[in-house]
Amino acid sequence: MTSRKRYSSSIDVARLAGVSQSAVSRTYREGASVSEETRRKVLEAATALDYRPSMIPRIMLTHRSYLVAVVVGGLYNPFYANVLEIFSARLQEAGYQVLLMYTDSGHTLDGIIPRLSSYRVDAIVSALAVMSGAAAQDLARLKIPVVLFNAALANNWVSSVSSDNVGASRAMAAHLIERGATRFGFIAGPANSSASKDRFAGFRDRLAENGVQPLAFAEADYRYEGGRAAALALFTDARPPDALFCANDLMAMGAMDALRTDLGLRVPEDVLVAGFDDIPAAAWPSYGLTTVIQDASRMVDKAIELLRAKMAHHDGPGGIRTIVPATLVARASTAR
Amino acid sequence: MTSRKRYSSSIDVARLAGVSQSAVSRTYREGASVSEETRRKVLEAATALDYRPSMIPRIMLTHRSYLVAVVVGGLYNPFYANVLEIFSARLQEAGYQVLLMYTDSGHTLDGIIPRLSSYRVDAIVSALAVMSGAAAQDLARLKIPVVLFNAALANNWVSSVSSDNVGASRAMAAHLIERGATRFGFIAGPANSSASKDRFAGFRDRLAENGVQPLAFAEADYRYEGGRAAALALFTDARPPDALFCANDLMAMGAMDALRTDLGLRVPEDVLVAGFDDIPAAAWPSYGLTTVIQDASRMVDKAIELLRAKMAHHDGPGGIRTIVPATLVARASTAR
DNA sequence: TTGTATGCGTTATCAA
DNA sequence: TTGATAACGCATACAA
Repeated sequence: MTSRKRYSSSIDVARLAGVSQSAVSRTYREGASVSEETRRKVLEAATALDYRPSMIPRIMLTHRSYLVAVVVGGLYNPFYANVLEIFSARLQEAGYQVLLMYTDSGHTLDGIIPRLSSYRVDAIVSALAVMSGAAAQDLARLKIPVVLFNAALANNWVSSVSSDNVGASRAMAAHLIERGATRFGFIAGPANSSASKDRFAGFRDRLAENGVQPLAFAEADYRYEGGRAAALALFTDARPPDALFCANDLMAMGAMDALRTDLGLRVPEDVLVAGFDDIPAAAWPSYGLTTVIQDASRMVDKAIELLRAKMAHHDGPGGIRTIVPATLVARASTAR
Repeated sequence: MTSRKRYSSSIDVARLAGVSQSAVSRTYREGASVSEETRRKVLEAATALDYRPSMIPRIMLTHRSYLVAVVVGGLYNPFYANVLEIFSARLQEAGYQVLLMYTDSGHTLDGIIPRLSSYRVDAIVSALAVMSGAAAQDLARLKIPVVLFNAALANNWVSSVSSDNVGASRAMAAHLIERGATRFGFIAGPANSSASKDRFAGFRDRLAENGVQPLAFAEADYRYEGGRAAALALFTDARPPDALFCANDLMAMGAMDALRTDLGLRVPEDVLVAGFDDIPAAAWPSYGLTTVIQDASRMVDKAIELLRAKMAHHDGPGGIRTIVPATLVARASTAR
């Protein structure tokens, strides 16, 4: 016996106010012509009936839902939790609502895509740390504006916003060299994270420019535990690294704890450690982690800018790749 | 020149497939009667046209949107980020979509409520750490099923799911007493956080049962920095606490850092410290924080259960208050 | 099993 | 300024 309560409609309000349904509609439309008298009667009736105009029929008529799908995965990473917060706040300010799509496997978005399209979202944001090229293609096929956050670019419908992963990682290499390191290690994120790839590339290339060739490499999953295990693996060697750069802060903190707690090494005396993101915990005294500040606020603003432009003109430029500067912040973990 | 691309409709598909529009509709409806032949023609045409059935008209007809609004605030707290992830995953599994509503001031939900109702959400989850009674009333007025997460109960439309905040805090008091503490401090969350109130009440009452009367009290904002500052304030006293219980882990970790880094005290030798939530960082060796495990997974399941029941029968029981057991986990921060 | 017709709650167009 | 009226894209009762 599912007794369904109905929201009251503009017709109900019109009846009670003694005006036409169109009058009610106009009362809620910006800059429509309604007399003060009519507006008053309508609002009064609306209050009495608890009336709220519905977006649903409007979506049918205007073909705009003001819904933006935000696809997320790794909220365990405070950086992404923060990014989601900022996205939500900014999109709401701009008059959009966020349809949150959670997925733990960025590889295939198969389950996600039908949902997205059935709600007729106006645009899609992917704030996924890892996403396969195939998944990006699937999104592109919807012919809806898509922005990828810290991920590689696919095509005309898909733009992307990234930190300057390459540049910041080059700077990190220089920083560690300058601090006297000679044997370098890198802990990467998952293989299909383009951010991780870029961070590795920048780091490796800058080292190579200084004649540093071999470089200890391990791959993990962007999580604390993964970084900790990877560090243990890297430091079994007879001549382990004296500087360790990790593709994100969480792994760097795991690595620091592996070095200090599990291996009895000192940071920075025995090993320099650095991360990427600048999550709040990186600045806590227990870690004092040297890292790269990603300007989440600016990245989000850029992303929304791209979306809005493309939503306004579907034939406008697409496939734009925006790179936002990132800043190295040196802390105790790489102090001499 | 906003050239709007339109999704193709069931009518387009019907035309191409040479069948009626209802045939298309039936092809996508469970257990409708369509011949294999028709279904094949429809699906073929649908693929050609990239057709995806729209939820929007269906919402109008059925008065169900399969949209659940999730109101969040403090995603900086990993516990809540995790809760949001679990909610999203579970709701999606159950066939619902999440409309994410962000607010940084749980006090008034004024901006949120019109949006919620204009999208005709079927239910609302508030995963806000702090929310005023007035805000809860506002939600109740919508006559939609509402579940409050770790917050106080309002009325017939509003149910709540909480950890056993009182019980776990009593246990924490007992634990600290047993560890030999004699002077106790408490760092609370914001005044209108009912979880914080309950945690304080349980702690204070259990101490009182042991004859402990005065108790150093400070209020902060649930954040790391707030906890750190509050701890500094509490420890200016000539006879400062030798045990400190904080209303959440983030503040406890801030407090630990204040004690160790700013004041040169040792944890646990000089001061025992405990928190609440069991966020991942609490288990990291740098903190080893004694805390209370909130069973987020079970809490979310309970919440969804309540929502679904109320969505199915709007005249069913409402205003249900569910308490989920919470477990104390002792770590180094309160070891003798 | 299939097609026709109707309605859901708005916005937009047009005439009054 | 106001009120009829026609869409929008789907689900459903009904007739065939």
